[in-house]
Amino acid sequence: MLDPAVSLPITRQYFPSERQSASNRTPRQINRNLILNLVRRQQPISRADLARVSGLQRSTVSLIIEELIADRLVVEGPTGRLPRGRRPTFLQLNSQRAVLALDIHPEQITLAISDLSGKILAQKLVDIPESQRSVAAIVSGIRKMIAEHKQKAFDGIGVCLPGRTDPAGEDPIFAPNLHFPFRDIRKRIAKATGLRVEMDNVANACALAEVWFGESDGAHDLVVVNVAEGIGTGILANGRLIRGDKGMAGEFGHVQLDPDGPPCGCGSNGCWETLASNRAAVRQFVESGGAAGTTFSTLLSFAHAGDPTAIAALERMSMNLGRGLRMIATALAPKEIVIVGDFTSAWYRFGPTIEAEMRRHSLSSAAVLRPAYDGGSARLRSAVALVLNSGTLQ
Amino acid sequence: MLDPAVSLPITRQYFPSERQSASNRTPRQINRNLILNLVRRQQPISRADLARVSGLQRSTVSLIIEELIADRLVVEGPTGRLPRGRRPTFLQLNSQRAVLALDIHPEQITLAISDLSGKILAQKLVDIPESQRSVAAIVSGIRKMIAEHKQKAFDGIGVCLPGRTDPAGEDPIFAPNLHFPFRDIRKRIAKATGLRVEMDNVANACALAEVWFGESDGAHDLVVVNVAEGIGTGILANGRLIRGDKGMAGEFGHVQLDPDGPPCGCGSNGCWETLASNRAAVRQFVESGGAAGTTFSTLLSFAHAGDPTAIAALERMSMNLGRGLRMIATALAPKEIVIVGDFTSAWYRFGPTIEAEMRRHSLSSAAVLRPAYDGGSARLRSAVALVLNSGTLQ
DNA sequence: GCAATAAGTTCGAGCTAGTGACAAACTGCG
DNA sequence: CGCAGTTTGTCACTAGCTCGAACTTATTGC
Repeated sequence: MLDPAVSLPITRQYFPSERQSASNRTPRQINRNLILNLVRRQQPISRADLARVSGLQRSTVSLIIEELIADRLVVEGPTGRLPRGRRPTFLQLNSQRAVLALDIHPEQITLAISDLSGKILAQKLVDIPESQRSVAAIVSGIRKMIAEHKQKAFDGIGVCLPGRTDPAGEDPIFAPNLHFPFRDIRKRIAKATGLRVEMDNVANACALAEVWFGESDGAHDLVVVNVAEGIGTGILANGRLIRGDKGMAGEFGHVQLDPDGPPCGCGSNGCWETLASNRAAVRQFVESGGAAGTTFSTLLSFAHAGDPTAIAALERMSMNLGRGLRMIATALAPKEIVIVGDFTSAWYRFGPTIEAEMRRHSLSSAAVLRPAYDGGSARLRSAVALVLNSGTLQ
Repeated sequence: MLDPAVSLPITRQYFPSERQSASNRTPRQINRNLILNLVRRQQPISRADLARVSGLQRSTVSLIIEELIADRLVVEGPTGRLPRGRRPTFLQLNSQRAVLALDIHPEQITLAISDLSGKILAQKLVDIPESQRSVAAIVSGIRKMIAEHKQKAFDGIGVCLPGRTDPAGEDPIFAPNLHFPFRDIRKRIAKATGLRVEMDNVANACALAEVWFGESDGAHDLVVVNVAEGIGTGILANGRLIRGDKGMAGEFGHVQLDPDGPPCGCGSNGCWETLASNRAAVRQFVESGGAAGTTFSTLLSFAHAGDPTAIAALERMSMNLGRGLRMIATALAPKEIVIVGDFTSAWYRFGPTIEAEMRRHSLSSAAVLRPAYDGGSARLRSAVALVLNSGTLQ
């Protein structure tokens, strides 16, 4: 395992917000981050192209690249080819640096290794019987994964989970849908591995993943809705995550849509997530005569096979999802609303219902609604984004 | 009227977001804005104190101040007194520079002059019969105001109104509660006066006013709710306004709270503003037997005098306001929710009802709820904030 | 072999902030 | 009155940064 020479300073927030005054080194910090991000997004890329894209001079780009190579973040690759003139030297992120991603999900825990560009290199389930879940079991899984990839230099571990953490990302503070003995999980993983651990809500993480790995460039303005046991949302405005007081922003799932609705884990009733989450669909299915004990994934396969009761339950879930999305679209007018969760695998079937319900209000008609591009590994990539994003405090 | 030597570069957004790369002049831009804001907030203040507060060196502060004085933004004032040592030279904003503020309200139009620190120096109603409202009438009011204050150098005109403008602030695009022939209002005022005109929604403007004139320093994280004919909100997160796609963020007023509720001007029904706006209270009052044609201000005075029908209507409005605020507090977890509007004059009576309803949900209990500090001139000061804030593009 | 072209480097100019020394201005005490 | 002590504000110098022009290196096509 390589010794990481320098901690990862990659960031999308080019301008430090901690110290408000600027020193004569501020331009370098800003431009260094800019160049590093361009390399990450457009690799392989030459110094000359970086100069053209960034607007900086070739000489300046060369100096910055020299620094990044010295810090082992960037390496020179093969030379390119041009119709005329000297061949460019391609630059890439150092592929020996990697990030660990941990996705804690109510039904399963997944561990993965990714490079700095978000490519998942290896992935496996941390197979723990539900009754024996513990931080120790996760730690041993991480240790094994690291041991199997000795040649990599790990820059950190990203952990995403369906719940809120305190603002410092130290401990989960609100995760009613996750039954897990969390106590000090961040500190214990950090201590066991010696790596920096970044932990956050899965919807927040997915929103950051859109910034780090998404196609769109300029200002990001979107809401990620994670539909699972409950519903959590991550809000990105002006290219930054909205965390809110005590990190509690985005609890649209606990906005009361139906004052006479079912009770909710939060203590209220009729919250959006009691009407539109996976659990709501299963409850609806069982109430309509479906087999008790059905899981959401079985429900999906029933619907896929044509079971009318299952389809009806998911249709109703879709209507309620759309209704909540209408609220979000009206309230925040995001450019995009991205849905994450197992339900996206049935998008071809229920997407239109959701969208029609969302657009019933003229003020909510502008937002683009779509499932996460990479449904399968969206959560893992989002955990990677947490580490990349921690270059500066958010 | 002085010729403004330099356009106002004051801004709270210290870091330019347009061009992402930094030049060797970037630190100066950042620090200049920082220093100018410190002068604005803490005037009178000496160079030495500025150095202590900003973290910059005294020599650097002196150079920046020299620049600001040359640009006629700052002037030297009297010398201070200290128990020991040389007396400091106090610095202040150039009081000859001023801003015009125009508040377009459904019931009245107000025009004011403010200095750069937000102090209202003069104020008057633009008295136009409702049937004869026109941009031309406003322009002539502005011309008169400018003529009466020849010695001032005006840096711009801020216009706030209850409705949305297009993202460039060019024209109102969604103002269903305002009956006014707006056509090209921004351009026409700009052309008639030769000044820069900044126009925005009143709730957005009030949110910016909290940044510019509010007490709290660090990161601003609040929602301003303007309760008038309709309900508009301005959302401030990470110290920046959330504008959303086409400037439509913040339309919480048009989130449907009651699917069976009254029809709304937006085409939907049961929107929050059909239940909790001034108009909703008046409608409720009339439906309960109150005199038809009652205005909201008369309704308030009826309630003040003890009229039980009026009190009941306002109680119901308060409950519904609280319900919507609960939604906002749950969804965004702002540190503060600030209420603007005539209703705040009855806060002593109905505030507790609103707050109790808002806090019925455990997840919404953290936000501080308060009426705008300066109810009377809150909207005017917010229009001033628009001009100050336009130093860089938002 | 030469002209044309493009990548990447070198070096000085000009801007920035930081540093430490200095002059200026004031208080209080002997 | 004079002097020590203190604080403000300035100055000269250093070091970091980007820019721009000139330069070297590498390649293609004639």
